Amino acid sequence: MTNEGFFAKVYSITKQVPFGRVTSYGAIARYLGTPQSARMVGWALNASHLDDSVPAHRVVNRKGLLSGKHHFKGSNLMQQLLESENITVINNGIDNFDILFWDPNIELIKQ
DNA sequence: AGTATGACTTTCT
DNA sequence: TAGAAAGCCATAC
Repeated sequence: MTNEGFFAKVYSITKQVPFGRVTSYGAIARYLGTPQSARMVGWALNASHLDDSVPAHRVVNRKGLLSGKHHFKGSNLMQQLLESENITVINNGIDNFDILFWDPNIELIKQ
């Protein structure tokens, strides 16, 4: 994993996000050791389009807004996927984001 | 090799 | 408290 590219790392973490939970780009970037590369996480997820096993819909910005929903196939696909996980989305934002938030640095164990 | 872009974050005004 | 601007890393051209 460590030898894998930055993208693979992002995929690995995103895939480990529990069902019904969400995380932020910054949290993933911080887990990778580069908190400033939050944008790169989004970029990686952009490439994750090739891998449907990556729940990119569980990754949102720090405010809990579906900033990347426009990058999905459909304009409301991301929200649909989240709702499928019992996650309430209001005005492109995740309800109870602070509660559903899943921080890999805390929940996930570094390897 | 250098410049430009991006699904963000933090900080200053 | 809200809005605007700069910063930062990794990839693509």
